[in-house]
Amino acid sequence: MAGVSQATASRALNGSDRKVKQENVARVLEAAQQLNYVPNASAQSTRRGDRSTIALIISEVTDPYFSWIAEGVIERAEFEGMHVTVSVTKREASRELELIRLFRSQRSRAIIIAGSRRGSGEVASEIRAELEAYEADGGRAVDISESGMPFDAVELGNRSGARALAQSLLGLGYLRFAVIAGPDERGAAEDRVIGFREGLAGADIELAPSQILRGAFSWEGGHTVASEMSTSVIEQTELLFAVNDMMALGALAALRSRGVAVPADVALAGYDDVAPLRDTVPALTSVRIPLKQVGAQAVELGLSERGARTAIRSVEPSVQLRASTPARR
Amino acid sequence: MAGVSQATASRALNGSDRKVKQENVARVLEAAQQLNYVPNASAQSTRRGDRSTIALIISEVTDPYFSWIAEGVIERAEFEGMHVTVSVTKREASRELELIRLFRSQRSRAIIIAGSRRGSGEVASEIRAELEAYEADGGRAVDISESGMPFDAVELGNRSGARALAQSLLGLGYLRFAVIAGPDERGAAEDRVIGFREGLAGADIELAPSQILRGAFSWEGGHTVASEMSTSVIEQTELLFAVNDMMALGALAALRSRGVAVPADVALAGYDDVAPLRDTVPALTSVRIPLKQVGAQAVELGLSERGARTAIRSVEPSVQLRASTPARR
DNA sequence: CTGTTAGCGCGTTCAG
DNA sequence: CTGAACGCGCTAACAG
Repeated sequence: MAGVSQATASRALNGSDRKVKQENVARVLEAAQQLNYVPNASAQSTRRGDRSTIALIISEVTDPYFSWIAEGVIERAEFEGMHVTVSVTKREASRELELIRLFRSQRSRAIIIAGSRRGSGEVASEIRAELEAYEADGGRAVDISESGMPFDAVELGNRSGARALAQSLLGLGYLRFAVIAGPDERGAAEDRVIGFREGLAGADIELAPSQILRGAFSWEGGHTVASEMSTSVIEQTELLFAVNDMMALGALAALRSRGVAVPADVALAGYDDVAPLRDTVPALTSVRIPLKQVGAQAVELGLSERGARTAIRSVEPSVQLRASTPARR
Repeated sequence: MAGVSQATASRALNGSDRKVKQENVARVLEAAQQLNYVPNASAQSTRRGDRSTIALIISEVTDPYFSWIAEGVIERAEFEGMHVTVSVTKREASRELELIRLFRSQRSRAIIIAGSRRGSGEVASEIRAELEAYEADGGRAVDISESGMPFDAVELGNRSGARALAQSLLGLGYLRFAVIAGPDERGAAEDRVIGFREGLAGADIELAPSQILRGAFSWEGGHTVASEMSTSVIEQTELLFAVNDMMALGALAALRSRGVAVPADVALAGYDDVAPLRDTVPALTSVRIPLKQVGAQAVELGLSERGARTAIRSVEPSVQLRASTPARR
């Protein structure tokens, strides 16, 4: 329609090398306008071997922990001129595997995985193999808060954060603790349990198995655990630590409906310090993680040149003491 | 590697027509396994003219309103065997336009847009033109909570919901109101103001311009507005209605730090009834929208055969009265 | 600066 | 049931 060859049209529209006569550029652009032309992204990728999109895999969209990470990832990626595809695993490792395969087949530039809980089963090794193949093809895998795999990662300092929290609480005079932990002993959340234990160990306090309660990583999980806790355990507990804020809030609601006052009867602490929850009463003691920054760092890793060894970035958690954990006496 | 032609390999891996000898299928599959083969999605799309992904455009990932819609969209799409790409506009119309163009070029099956506030400027008509071109190419555009454009849409009943809220509050004995509205008179949020006014009109109550306060659609927005409200306006107000929950919570925090008690001094109502906020004290009166269902319906529309006319689905909001708006006297 | 030619990695005719 | 040949829409080399 512009009276030039396909090649010239391509050059005009794309500008790979701008050695096209101004006049022709104009004619091509106008023709494109008129035809409502949009390049076929698939064909472009096929030809160029493109890698212009970053894949982000998270467990849950509605969980603010993940959505803040996503915010950081998207913002930074946009800034770098890349697009982001967000996908959700619902915490199923098989789905994670499927997604990795998908993104490998889409030739994503990098795959960022937050909150994987792949453990060490058969699926875990399939995932690992898939990611290794992906990297062999030139992609980059970045884990957020997951270690033990030979990929670049952003560490959240879960262990040191929980340790610091325990120490702060000891400093406030608490002596008897219970923990609401994740459903099993895998993944990053368990590091928080370990760190908390380490902190308590400094004061020669140990957690008995009966003081570790397990539930799903959600408001519902925390609610269920706190509903089913035996009254005697509650009475013997001065402070309840939930490994994330959502669970802490679920527990708070359950305690309240059981007539247990927080913090008068039991103090409560969470983890993540997620922004939309800052209006709870009492204000929740928590450990802040700069989640947006985590997302941004993950993008940086994903876009950086691959070094000889796997790169690790890390981020500093900070304890936020609030009304839910007043000083004892 | 399997000792067959490319064509046979393709047929074996893809199964478009299963006229391949079992033995060969096995050999191809094993070879693929060994080579860590993954089909090149771009090349596949180029050839097949695929449309197997749904694009979702939202304003903000960290806003639970949008993340719950996203949850619904992703879940339903997954169920239908499609993948979802989530992108964020940050409420900038120009970015929305850019994204639509991107998804058009990617041959997405459908583009679902939530919370567009394109208004009626020049960008708005460009967006419209782009979407029309996209539909002409065989795509499907679906708006969530945005009318006035000739595309399929899911209506949230903002006007009727806000009207019902006003009526309920009148029923509780409130007579003097103020509204925290969005930054301008565009978009779906303004329907809530209109509906609220309609409800009040039934009791011959009008809102003066000084009783409509405008701010950003966020916690910060609500906080700012409530911080800057003059004391005299607060004293003359029995009930403050914020057009979404996030703003209501921001206002709550601001009022609290000004020493204004909720609901003793001023009652407060929000809109959306977003789940993670259900633990606030006092519990917030709000209007519930089944957001996941909204997302699911949008997917259904996007995947349905295009009828002669644009299709509209709608959803029923329901008023949730809670402690933040006790009965007067 | 431009047009011609040659693929990218696939899926799909069309003959066997 | 299989292989050879073709073409999807595009970009990159190679001559002009």
